[in-house]
Parts: sequence; structure tokens; C-alpha cells
Amino acid sequence: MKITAQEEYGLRCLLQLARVPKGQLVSVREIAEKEGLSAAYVEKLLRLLSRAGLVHSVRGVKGGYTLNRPASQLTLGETIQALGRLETTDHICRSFTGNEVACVHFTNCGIRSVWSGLTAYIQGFLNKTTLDTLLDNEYEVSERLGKRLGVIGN
Amino acid sequence: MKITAQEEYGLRCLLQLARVPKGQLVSVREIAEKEGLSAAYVEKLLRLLSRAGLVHSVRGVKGGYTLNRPASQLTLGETIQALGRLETTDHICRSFTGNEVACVHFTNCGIRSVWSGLTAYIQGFLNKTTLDTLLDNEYEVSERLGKRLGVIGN
DNA sequence: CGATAATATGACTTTTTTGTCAAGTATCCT
DNA sequence: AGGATACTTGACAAAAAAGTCATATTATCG
Repeated sequence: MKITAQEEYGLRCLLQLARVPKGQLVSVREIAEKEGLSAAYVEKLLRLLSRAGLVHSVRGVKGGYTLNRPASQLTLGETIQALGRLETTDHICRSFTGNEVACVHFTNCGIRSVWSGLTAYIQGFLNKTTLDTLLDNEYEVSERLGKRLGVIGN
Repeated sequence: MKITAQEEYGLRCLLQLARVPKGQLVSVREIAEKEGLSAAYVEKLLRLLSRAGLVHSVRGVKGGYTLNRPASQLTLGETIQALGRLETTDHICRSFTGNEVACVHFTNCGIRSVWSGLTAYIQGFLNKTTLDTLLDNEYEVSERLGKRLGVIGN
């Protein structure tokens, strides 16, 4: 149960786009520099986000990427889905079949209902969280840091 | 954001132990057969659970594995922790540093508080769920299957 | 005691996920 | 037009996770 690299880094790249004024293009190179990632990798991540329809690109000199919708209308859920996919129970049952063709617990599984409850909740959480919220948090954090110094929190 | 193979299969092996009367030993071979996994793999998974103190083993002919505590006192949280670890925010910050030594958002991160909220909730969910609950679910499922046939549900 | 049936362990192989590269296409600017 | 700057893409390389193997150790039973 963990957050994958693609999810984490992809989200960060998306937030870089969310930080600039609406419609302004940001180049891969800029993002790569700000995030401390290679340009090639950022490119790959943005491609994933682009395929999912969260961002779009403009080619050529002065080109770059931009969000397709304002950050207030982009959810963490969609983002994760685009970058790594929060597995559905169905998906889990299909993946973990051991050496058999189908899961041995197919007709009688006590785990399934728990995973399905868990993923539904996580979905709820992620779908309710919009990207502008993350930026707001950020703002609050720097506010606090301005006053009392060095506290990291959890 | 997904359930890893170790978590899923490890949990299933643990449930095999939870299904037999208290103190009764179950051999790796038995579990492997019932779960459709290789004996070597089951061995590895049980070792993880054993290191974490959830089960213990008895060697030699007639040996096998058994739970250290009744299923009602074993939580999903502990199990996941033993098998794959639900990452803490701290852990996330340390892993995802890109090409830098430390995360570029270290002092001002809007993502961190969201991940930390999310993992805390998931923890809550997992820690409240005990293994006997999973077995109860299973029982209910087979009850239902006994009456009306073929329904899988999500 | 010796054969057998178990667990124990660390090294190894395979597969998946991460991340990079190189070659291509579009656009802008002079 | 031609050079520079950006995105596009699929193949490749590296690293991590999953899964296997060979060998050692322990206990029971005849």
C-alpha cells in the first residue's frame, strides 16, 4: 500500500502547472529544473497526464504545457488515476491469481469486501481533494514558516 | 497507490492460519496448495510474518506455522506493516527526492499534508479491521452463495 | 541411528517499474 | 529559408520487486 514514484512526481509536475496564471505555458525544462528531475522523465510524466486529458501541450519555440481545467476543478483522484491507477477490487482479483488462472478465493472471499471498502474510501478522499487545495496548504505552510522557524511537522 | 503482491498473498497465508483451531500447526505445503502458490514463495511470506512476530514456526516432521495471537487480536494494519509497510509521510519525503539529496519541497510542501492525512486515515481503517472480521465476511459470502447462486458483487 | 518431513536462509533469476536516450516533428524568429 | 527551441515517441537501460532454488538445520519415527 504505497504511493508510487510516478504518482508522486507526476503530481508535482502537475502542481507546477497549477501554480502559474491560467493559460500560461510552462516548458518541460523549467519544470525539470524546479523539481530536480531529468527533462526526459518530466516529459514522460506529462505525456501520461496529457493522454488522460488533464493537460495539453503546445509545440515549437515558446511552447509548453498547461492545464486543461483550472486547479479547482482537477482532483487528486483523477491525477492518481492518470499516473498509476488506484486499483479496483475487480482489478485486484484479476491480478493476484497465484499460479492458477483465476483467484482460488473467487467464489468465497473475505478479503475482497475489505479491499473494496478500503479503495472506495480512498477514492472518496482523493476525489474530494482538488489541486488548488494542495496549493493552499503550501501557502499556509510558508505563512507559518515566516513566523516561527524550522518546524517541519509530519 | 496499490496493494502489493506481498501484502495480498501474505495476508492470504495468514488467513489460512487463522482458519484452523487455535494452536494447530499448518505446513507450508498445505498453504501453498490451498492458495495456488509455490511452496518457496509461501515460505518467504511466512518468514516476513514470523520476523514481525505475527506467527511462529515449529520445525521438524509435524512442524508448521501457527498464529501468535488469536485472529481477533491481529489487525490488518499490523499485517500490512509486516508485509509491505504503509508509508509514512516522513518516509515519502525521504524516498522521493528526485536527483537532489533532499526533496526540493522540503520546507514548503502542499502535498505532504495531504499524504499525511490520507495515510493516517488508511492506518485508521487498517488498524480497526481485525483478521477475524475477514473470516466472518467469508462466512457471510458463502451463506449468500448457498441461497442465491452466482452473484459475485464488488 | 538413519530416513523422512518439516522449517531457515541467502543467493539467484525473472518480471515489473523507473528512468533515459535518440531520432523525429512542429513552431517561432530572424 | 534555416536555425533554435520545444514537444513526441518508441525503444532501451537500470533499479526494484517478485518469485525460485539449493543447501542447511531441526524434529519425529521406526
